[in-house]
Amino acid sequence: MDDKPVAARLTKAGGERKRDPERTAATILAAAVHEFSQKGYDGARVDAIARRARINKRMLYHYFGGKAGLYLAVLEGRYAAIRSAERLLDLTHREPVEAMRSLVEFTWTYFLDHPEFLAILAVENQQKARFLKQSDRVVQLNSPLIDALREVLARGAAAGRFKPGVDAVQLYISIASLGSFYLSNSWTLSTIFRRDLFSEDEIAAWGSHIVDMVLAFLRP
Amino acid sequence: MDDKPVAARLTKAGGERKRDPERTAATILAAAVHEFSQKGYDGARVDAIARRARINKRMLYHYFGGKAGLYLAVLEGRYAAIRSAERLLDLTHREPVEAMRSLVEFTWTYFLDHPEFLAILAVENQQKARFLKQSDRVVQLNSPLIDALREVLARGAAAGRFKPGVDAVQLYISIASLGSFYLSNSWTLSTIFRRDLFSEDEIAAWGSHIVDMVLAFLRP
Amino acid sequence: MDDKPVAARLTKAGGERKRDPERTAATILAAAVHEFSQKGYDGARVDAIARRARINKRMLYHYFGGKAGLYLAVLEGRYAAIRSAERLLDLTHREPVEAMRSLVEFTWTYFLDHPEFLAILAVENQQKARFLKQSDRVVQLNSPLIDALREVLARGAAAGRFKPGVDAVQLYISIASLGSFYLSNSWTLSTIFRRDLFSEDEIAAWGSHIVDMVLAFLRP
Amino acid sequence: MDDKPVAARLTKAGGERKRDPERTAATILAAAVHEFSQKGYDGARVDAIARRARINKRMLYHYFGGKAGLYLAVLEGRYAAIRSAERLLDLTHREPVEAMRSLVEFTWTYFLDHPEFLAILAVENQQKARFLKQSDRVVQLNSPLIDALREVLARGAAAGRFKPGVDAVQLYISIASLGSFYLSNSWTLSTIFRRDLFSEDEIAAWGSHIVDMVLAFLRP
DNA sequence: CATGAATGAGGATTCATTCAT
DNA sequence: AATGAATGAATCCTCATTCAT
Repeated sequence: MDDKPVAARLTKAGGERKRDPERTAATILAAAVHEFSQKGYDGARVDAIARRARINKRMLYHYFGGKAGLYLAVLEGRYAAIRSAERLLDLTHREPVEAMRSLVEFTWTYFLDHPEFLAILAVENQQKARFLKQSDRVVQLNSPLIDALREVLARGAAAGRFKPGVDAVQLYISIASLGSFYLSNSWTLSTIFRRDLFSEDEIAAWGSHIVDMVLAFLRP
Repeated sequence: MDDKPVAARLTKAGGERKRDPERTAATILAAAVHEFSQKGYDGARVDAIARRARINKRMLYHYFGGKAGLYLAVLEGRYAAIRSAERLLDLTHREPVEAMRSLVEFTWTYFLDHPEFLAILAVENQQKARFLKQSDRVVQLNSPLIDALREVLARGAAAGRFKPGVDAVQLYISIASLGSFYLSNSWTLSTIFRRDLFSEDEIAAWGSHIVDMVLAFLRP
Repeated sequence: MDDKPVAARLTKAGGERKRDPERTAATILAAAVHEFSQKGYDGARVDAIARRARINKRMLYHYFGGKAGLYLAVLEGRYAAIRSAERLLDLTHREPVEAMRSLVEFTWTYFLDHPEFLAILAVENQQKARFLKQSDRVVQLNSPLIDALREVLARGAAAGRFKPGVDAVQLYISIASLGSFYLSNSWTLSTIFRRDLFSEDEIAAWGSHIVDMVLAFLRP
Repeated sequence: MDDKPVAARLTKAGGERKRDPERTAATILAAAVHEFSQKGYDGARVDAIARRARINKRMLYHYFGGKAGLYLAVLEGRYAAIRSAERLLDLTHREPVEAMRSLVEFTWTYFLDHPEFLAILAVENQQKARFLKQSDRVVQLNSPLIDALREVLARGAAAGRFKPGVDAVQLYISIASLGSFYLSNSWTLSTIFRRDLFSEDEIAAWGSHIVDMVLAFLRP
């Protein structure tokens, strides 16, 4: 949604909003992100997306081919967005423990600020990644975080701050697990444990907890 | 579904299988567990459940009221099943570190053996627990694991094996996170990291990894 | 429902209520009168009748053959009941004007006290009397009121109290019209005219009004 | 349904009849009037309406929301139609007795010519006016006939042609009763009295009879 | 006589998609 | 490019009726 050049957005500001293909497509996509992340693939309604985007349903078919194409665009967009955010994180010039803490916090913060990303992930996994597999675009998007993680782990191990031989992918999955599961499953967890996991305090505490777990694990 | 006495099942085997309400209801429920965990709530088809259970669709409404009632029965059943399994785990008479290792392995193994449980959890969270909230039955089912965990943590801390002040619920969520996220998200993770997380080796490695993380975190 | 001999009812009082065919049939019939008069033929539910009668649905089919047979029994029963009530009215020994007034009041009172009769009539007419036509039983039930009316009209005309040449059937339909339409259509009429036609006062006033109209019409 | 300008209808005649929303909605409505007045609310079939209108069932939902919405549109339409017809009747400039006769004859004729109006009325009363109550549109449609009636009654009383103090609403209900009941109940009445009340002669006779009754009642 | 589980044929409604304008 | 009416295939659900016990 925000990937659009600022210039393009400005030229249209205020005035007519017709005949602006890019804008129309972006609006549809934004509406679709909302609908798919709230309702899942089967629960999402093409009509609801069109209504929310205030566009004619036909446009949706014009730009995205159909429900499946639109969903794929949403999926690819969410991955592109997180990769994009990850690229802004510069860890290679920082002290290993601090870098690691930053990395964990970045992930946690990103998940907190982009609930639709986790939602879409859940939707996609529920479908056994049938759309993701089709998407060359996403498969080719390498996560810069894994490389950064590998580098930080190596430096940390060399400096004697981290235990050696840690698998970067495994560690990344661990970090993601602790962040994602908490946020995705708070609905049932809060009910079962009769404890409001959405409260600010609980959320802040969980952030520290993830950092603690990761650093404890890395202790040499 | 399989909780029925073997004897009862045998008497019916092969021969007449009509007019057995309990059996009919159980068959429907089993088919529903399958359908809902594969397709989610909206994706699940009442017809598919009836077909799979080889019953007349009408019976589904007779026994469960409708799609929603059936889903609720599935949800409650899955929680009852895990609570039931948890009750078999006796940790109070074991050495703290060993008890903790058992607990983690039990959870991981349960998740591995009951993928439909994780699937239903994901479905329910996607719907913001709207069904779970209605279910007094589930809300009242206390997890025996939390109590066991609390007791083991206390004993471990007293014995100087664990650091003190660890929140049992937080620790339980951590254990669940590491197990659940891995299994629920392997589809996208395997694709993204081009690494088959479903392979036996990877799965076994992840099991040890969870134990490692938890024990490292508890180290005094 | 009350056509049953008192003796029969007494013998069963208090004790077992099973295996009493007559009673069962009467209970079903009473429930059916309620359901059909409230919901119409298509709106009536066989299940609702069985539930209300607290009998097994199978019994309903046993005694009445099905929904249609049950409805026919209801229809015949309601006609039998009004004919039965009409027979109690003795007009031949009374002064013509008084007799006429009694007859009108009887009709109005019967309609007031037996709303299910009017309801069933409406249901049957909505179906163009397709059931009534099949019923020899009802067709053969001559209304004693028409004969009484004819006799009273003749005496009244002879005595110079009524104008001559009045058609008894036409007059009967007029009396029925004024009573039935008011009661059957009060729902829409009250809404349209914003006037509560169900109030005691309005109902009493309408009773006098019918008498007035009929007597005015008969004035020589 | 037929309120559409003839011109418009002609231009479409024979040729293309697609993409004419108004026409489609009107066709659906006409089919619905037929179905609901023949079968009642519960007896009416959405499929039958769609088939009769030769439209896709989906359009019915598009334009009217569903069975209930369609029925409400039918109900409102029938009331609007009779009010519309009533407005054409000018009684204020005519001699009271003649005006009264006209009014009675108008009502009788309208009922004769629009059997669907009476049918819908019966359907709505069978449902205790549950739809009518929701309809502000109908409740606000005042019957011009009541006002006209009031005026004629006043002039007639002043001229000594009518007795004074007659309630206009009561008189209107009387006129409607005599007309409506006869037509709505001819099915059962004809059967019971073994007399063909649908014959032209009987119908004509009944029209005069209503006039007679009303005028006799009004005689000073 | 009595029970309630079982059935098949519909019933209303919704959906993604396409077509005419 | 944009609109919204139109479509056919499902989708959930209900009904009267029958069957096994």
